[in-house]
Amino acid sequence: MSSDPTLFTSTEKAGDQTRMALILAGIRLFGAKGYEATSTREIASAANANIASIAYHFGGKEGLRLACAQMVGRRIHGVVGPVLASIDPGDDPAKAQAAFELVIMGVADFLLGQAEARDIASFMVREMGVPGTVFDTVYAEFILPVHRKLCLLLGLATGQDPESDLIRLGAFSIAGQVIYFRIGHAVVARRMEWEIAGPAEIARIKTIVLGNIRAFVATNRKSLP
Amino acid sequence: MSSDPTLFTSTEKAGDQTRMALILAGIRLFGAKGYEATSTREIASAANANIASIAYHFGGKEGLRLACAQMVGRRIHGVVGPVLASIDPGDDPAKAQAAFELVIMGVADFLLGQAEARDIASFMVREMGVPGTVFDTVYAEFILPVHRKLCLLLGLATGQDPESDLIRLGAFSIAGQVIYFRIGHAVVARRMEWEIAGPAEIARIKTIVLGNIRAFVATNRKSLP
DNA sequence: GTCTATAAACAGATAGAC
DNA sequence: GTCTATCTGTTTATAGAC
Repeated sequence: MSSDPTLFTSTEKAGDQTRMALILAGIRLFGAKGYEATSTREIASAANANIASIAYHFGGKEGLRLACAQMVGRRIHGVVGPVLASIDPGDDPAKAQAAFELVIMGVADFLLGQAEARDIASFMVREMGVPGTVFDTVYAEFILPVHRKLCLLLGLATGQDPESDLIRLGAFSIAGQVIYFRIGHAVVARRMEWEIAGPAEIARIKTIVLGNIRAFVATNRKSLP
Repeated sequence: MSSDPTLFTSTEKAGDQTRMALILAGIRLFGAKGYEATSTREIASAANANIASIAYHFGGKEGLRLACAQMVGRRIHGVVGPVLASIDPGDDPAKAQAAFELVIMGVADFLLGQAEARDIASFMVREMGVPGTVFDTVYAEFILPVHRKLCLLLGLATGQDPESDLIRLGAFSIAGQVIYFRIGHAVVARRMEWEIAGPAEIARIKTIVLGNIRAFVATNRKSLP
């Protein structure tokens, strides 16, 4: 479907407007309440559209779900793709580590940030627990390329084989921290006695994760000079 | 299953049997598919009980949800409570660190293990994203006491203030890794090319987390002798 | 306590006018 | 493309026999 030079700007027919509104409302509501807990009536209402328009544009509720996933995949790919591509650490361990830290901090900003990305993050994380078409889409378009790059950088930084268990699981353990702080935010906030999750709180979390990255690299470096 | 002196043995009337079966089926299905995605018919069928019995015993679907949460809270408290109470590191940093590692490895075994605990873990993690009565129950009976103890041990091991940001968030970052490996298991398994999640895979994950714990302690130790 | 039968509300999907 | 009205199935909850 689509064309899509950047996203949907060039081919803005009349219907694409409500189509887009439905997808955005879908991402928001599916992310906030879950797929099953969200009714098509809610979505249509939130998008200021008619109930029947979901069937017209996407064939049904499940079609909307898939369209949301593809939208999320495209959006993320557009944001994170260029960043990953621009990284070229050569074979300098220090540069590789700096790049690794940069990517993780970027993911943290994306996942923990306040903006519209919050809906996308919620939707994505939720779908990761339900194997299916959406899972495959997000895995292929976001998880796999990002994780591969992370392994490459972490392998360079430590001098370890990028595809070893240590590096692959190590990268997951670091990225997992960020994801946990996203999912378990309510728990963390209650324990930390945070009223809201503002930039100051996000910064504190990032400091901890950054420390853990450096501790990992320092501890797992292969050749100690 | 069942028996369990500290749970429901003393007042084992006739109806308590189906009541228990409904709760167990509820935990399993709510955990696997989510609350909204699970119908009362499914639960009753899985528990070999009648649909009307849910309303009779719990007042309705929401009542069953709460009963499941209380059951989970009681169960976890019964398992983890004695362990936490038995720990007395005195003021020996090395002993405190060993105890911390022991607790986290225990949590990992619990969350990642194959057994019935898997249902409990799924149910618990799922409810953590939905603030409400269930959230409060699990937080008060499991998260808070365990996290407090973890902070105490980690504070002792590093020589830092147990209620400092560093220690509280650090404890979350370590426990969060384990929780992530539970939630994101499908992603990790696909990337690692694991067919199933057997004891060998759990052991590999535990090795990584253990390394991260030691790296954290080594890096954040206050008084370097 | 357990069951059948049914009520009342709600879900997603669709037909057809415009 | 968008709308209203409606169909069909399923949901939770309940009434009442046993």
